[in-house]
Amino acid sequence: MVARYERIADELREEILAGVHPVGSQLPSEAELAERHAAARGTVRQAVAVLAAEGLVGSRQGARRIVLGRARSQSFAELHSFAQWARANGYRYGGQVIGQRRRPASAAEFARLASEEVLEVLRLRSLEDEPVLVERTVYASWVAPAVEKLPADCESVTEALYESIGLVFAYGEHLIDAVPAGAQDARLLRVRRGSPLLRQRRVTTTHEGRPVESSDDRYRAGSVAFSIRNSIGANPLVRQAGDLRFGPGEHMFES
Amino acid sequence: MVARYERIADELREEILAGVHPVGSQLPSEAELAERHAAARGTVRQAVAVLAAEGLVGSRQGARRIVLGRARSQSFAELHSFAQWARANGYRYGGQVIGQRRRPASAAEFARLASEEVLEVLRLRSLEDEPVLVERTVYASWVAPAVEKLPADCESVTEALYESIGLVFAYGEHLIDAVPAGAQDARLLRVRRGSPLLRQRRVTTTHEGRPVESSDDRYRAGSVAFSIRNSIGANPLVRQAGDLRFGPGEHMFES
DNA sequence: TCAGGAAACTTGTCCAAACAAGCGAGCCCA
DNA sequence: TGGGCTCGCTTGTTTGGACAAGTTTCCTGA
Repeated sequence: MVARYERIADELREEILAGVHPVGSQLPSEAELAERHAAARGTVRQAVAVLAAEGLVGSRQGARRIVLGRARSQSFAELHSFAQWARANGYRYGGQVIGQRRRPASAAEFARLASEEVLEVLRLRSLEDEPVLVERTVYASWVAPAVEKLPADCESVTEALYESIGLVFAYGEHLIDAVPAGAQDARLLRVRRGSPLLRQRRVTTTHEGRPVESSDDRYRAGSVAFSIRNSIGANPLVRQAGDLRFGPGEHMFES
Repeated sequence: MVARYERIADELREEILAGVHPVGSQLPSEAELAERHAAARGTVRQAVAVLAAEGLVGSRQGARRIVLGRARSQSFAELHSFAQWARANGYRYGGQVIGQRRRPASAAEFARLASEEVLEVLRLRSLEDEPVLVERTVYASWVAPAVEKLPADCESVTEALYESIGLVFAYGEHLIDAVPAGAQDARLLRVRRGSPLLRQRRVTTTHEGRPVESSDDRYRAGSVAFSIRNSIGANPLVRQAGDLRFGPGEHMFES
């Protein structure tokens, strides 16, 4: 049973995508939407709040809501999982484990994962048969057995872990910056050493706030970009100076 | 007059920052918070929704809310304006206009800004007396006069435009990727040609959805990173393949 | 001792109502 | 014609209540 406000949000989203409400136009008023869907105004407000969070519509007190764009924001799952994102967008994709090993956690890793031993995995992922992403992931020890059971060419680690032990990634913090390709990066991605890579470092946790993994993902320049739609009053994107939280040279695989 | 839910959110945020609610611990229940602040449960829910949007707390139906982190999310203004962000974080910063000129808009620019003539400005910005950012901004013609009146070493364009013509940047779309430094980038940022830069392209609009500017900002690697906290159900960050929306070689200044 | 289940607790969804605050259009007057 | 003002519309804030759905705790029975 889907919530009522979600169905209203879905319907509005489809109308925006279909061009019923073009970019720049005004959305119907809350009162009108409430009447049309036979719902209370509060429920309609929840629905448009969803669209506002997706960056599709903006609002000002006193004036009708405006349509800001048509690009649909993907779910956290799609942001977190390369495979889910690629599939949702109709790309061919693949993955291959290059190496993995258990080792004691560094001090920084212990602080992030609350785990004394960790499993480190190096994966290479491809999009449209081109290598585009080098993934260096460190898993907390309590998920290590499940990760080790995965096949080397597992397409979606996220989904496999959900099916094997019911693990759901619920929260994440992501740090995005640019770095030069190291020797290993260059070899795997088939670019020159020192060429630009887009790096996404992240720590993800379960519903309960229990840390699962910490990862250093590097995309070949030009292959992937991150996009954020935001507005005054609601934006989760933050700029940070220099290198925080993650220490240098922490992974076994040279970079 | 600040809204009640905002004051409750502020108080909770301060308590989290002060360590009253450590990371990983449970927040008081909505009922308890409502009683403590003599407010209705709905108001308290709005307050914690603010914190959830900032990525500070997470929630699951049935269980108490958990504290996920302590890093405070900055405002859209701080994300958009280099100066506001730098000041809020206590950095020394500066800026200098390197060149500017009016010219006809390209087809892509016309589509983005709805303006036939544009003003293009090249700025170099520094952090802690080090050049860290090259900004190539294209303004719609209706703001061009105000921008041209600004001094060449204007520290905060955003604030200056607000004070001169009451302009407020309200919505924005941002695309983040990595690119190699061009000859001009390299000279201005004092790095080698081809070295990695973090690029942020954006289009911003006013409250009414009217496009104001489109910009290509390039940060020296290691100087700045972007950070996102997110959760299942609410995240505005999107991955995109390849180069969309922005065409190549659109700016007069070689890159 | 341990597994299962019931009960208490907590968050999620929805409703109805009221007032505040800001916007826009139309009207009036100079 | 142009500026200012009022009024209606629309979104923002807050309250109080009710039920649904999921989690945690604790107790009971095997």
